[in-house]
Amino acid sequence: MDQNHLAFNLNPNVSVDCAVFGFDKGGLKVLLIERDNPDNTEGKNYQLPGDLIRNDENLDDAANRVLRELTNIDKLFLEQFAAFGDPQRVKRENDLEWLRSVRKDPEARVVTIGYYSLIKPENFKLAANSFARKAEWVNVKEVPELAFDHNQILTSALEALKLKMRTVPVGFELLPKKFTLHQLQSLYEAVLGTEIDKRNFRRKILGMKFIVPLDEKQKGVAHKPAQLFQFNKKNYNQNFSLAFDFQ
Amino acid sequence: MDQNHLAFNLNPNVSVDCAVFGFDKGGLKVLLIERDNPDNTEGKNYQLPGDLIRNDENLDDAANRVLRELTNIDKLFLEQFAAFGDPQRVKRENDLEWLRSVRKDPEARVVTIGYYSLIKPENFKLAANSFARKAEWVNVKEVPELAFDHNQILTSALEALKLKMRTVPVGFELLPKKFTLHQLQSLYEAVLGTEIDKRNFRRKILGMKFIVPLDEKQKGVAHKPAQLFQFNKKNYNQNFSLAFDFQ
DNA sequence: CAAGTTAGTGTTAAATTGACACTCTGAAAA
DNA sequence: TTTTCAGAGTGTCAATTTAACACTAACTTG
Repeated sequence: MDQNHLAFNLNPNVSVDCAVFGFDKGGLKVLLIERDNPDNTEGKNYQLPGDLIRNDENLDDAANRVLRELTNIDKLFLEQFAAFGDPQRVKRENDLEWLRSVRKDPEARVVTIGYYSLIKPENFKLAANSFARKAEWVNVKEVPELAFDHNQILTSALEALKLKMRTVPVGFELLPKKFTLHQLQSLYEAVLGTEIDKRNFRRKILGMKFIVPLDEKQKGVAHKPAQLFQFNKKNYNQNFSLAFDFQ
Repeated sequence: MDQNHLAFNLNPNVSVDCAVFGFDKGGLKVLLIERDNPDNTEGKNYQLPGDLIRNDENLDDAANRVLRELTNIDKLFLEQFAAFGDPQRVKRENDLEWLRSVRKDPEARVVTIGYYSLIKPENFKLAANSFARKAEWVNVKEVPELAFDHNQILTSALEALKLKMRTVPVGFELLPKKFTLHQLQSLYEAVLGTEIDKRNFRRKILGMKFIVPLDEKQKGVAHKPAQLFQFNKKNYNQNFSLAFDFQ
């Protein structure tokens, strides 16, 4: 590309891409969709869900629309975490064809804004049965090579999620409304990649007053049923002491 | 805007905007530049430094270029923190004129990627004497109304900086290479907005092994000269315990 | 040499952390 | 009906970390 490409209106395409995370006994999963224009026919070809933003739409709205089309749910937990704008990040022949098909100039690059979203298990099926596209839950440890720079975006999303989880309570966004402390602990273990002592975990979590026990127990399990808990926004205040807090 | 605006190539303009932070006895400052096209002549009109990205340039490079043009320094500490893409975020008459002047379609919106940068006091003058533009250090508590949505971007940058400072050691990016513990403490107090007990601060900081004393003391001060310290990357490892870490 | 200014230092009580092992409950299998 | 299986739930102690708190030391300036 030379200076002549600074022509009137040769602006980047702008898109949003979403890493949709879900969690169950199988671990942390991400929702991948089959690609529109796979350029190899052997094996499947995946990407993160995403779309070009519309002219009259802000970034959060665009991400929300993508998720709504995918899951039929309107207000998922959604967090913007980074923008990706390498001039070469969309470059394969088929992708250029795709740009033409949506009436965009294939000369123009694609800048994308990365979001991650957290989805509760009760909504898993909605996501996987997306009518718009074929979607599939894949364990984050078993993600294949993705289209574009989507592996990089996913890695970055995971880092952002990790930091978030270490910093503020968001875990329950990945759990059923009513959850057991065991579920919560497994979630932390999966995302942070550590083992946690059960008794110490419980002490610490219950010391934070915003995870409260319900008058209800687990049902249909072949062992002592566990107490159910839920997140209580009212009891939540943000006074967590981080590494560089003093007093 | 209606669907007709989904015309071929009517893509957003994409820019980067930088909140450049500096710190001295006067507190935390941000570098503002006088606006190209002030639309009111009474009083000054400011904005954050920024520019449209070039066709062949990635986002970090664009932010770096903006900073280099502003300060003549090449690799400042730089961190991307958010993207802003409200369709209405650039809308004043003069701004549209400006878009035309850089050969961009004024019908197209401007999506911007927000960066913040940390600059050491020894480089303050370079920044303020920018040959490209008139730049001015302004205390973050006394920032006037800015152009576009730059107040919002700045607020968001400050939040990102705060979280960063509470999470990993970056303070010395805002201090001279050799600094006193008092300077470091004031910086934390200014950014986090808290008062800190001197003795406890010192104990905690020196317990982290990466801030090491030099064989050198402060000079030319009218009181007991303080020990100088510097950051030691080698001794730095990332094992900080955050709020939701366990063990 | 007195006054002013910031540097530098230690102890104690309270809170938090990490390490660690056994009993309880209910369902399913025998 | 009894046994077995699987996970639930619980407490203590020693070590570490934290918060609160006040005085002396070192240097410059007047």
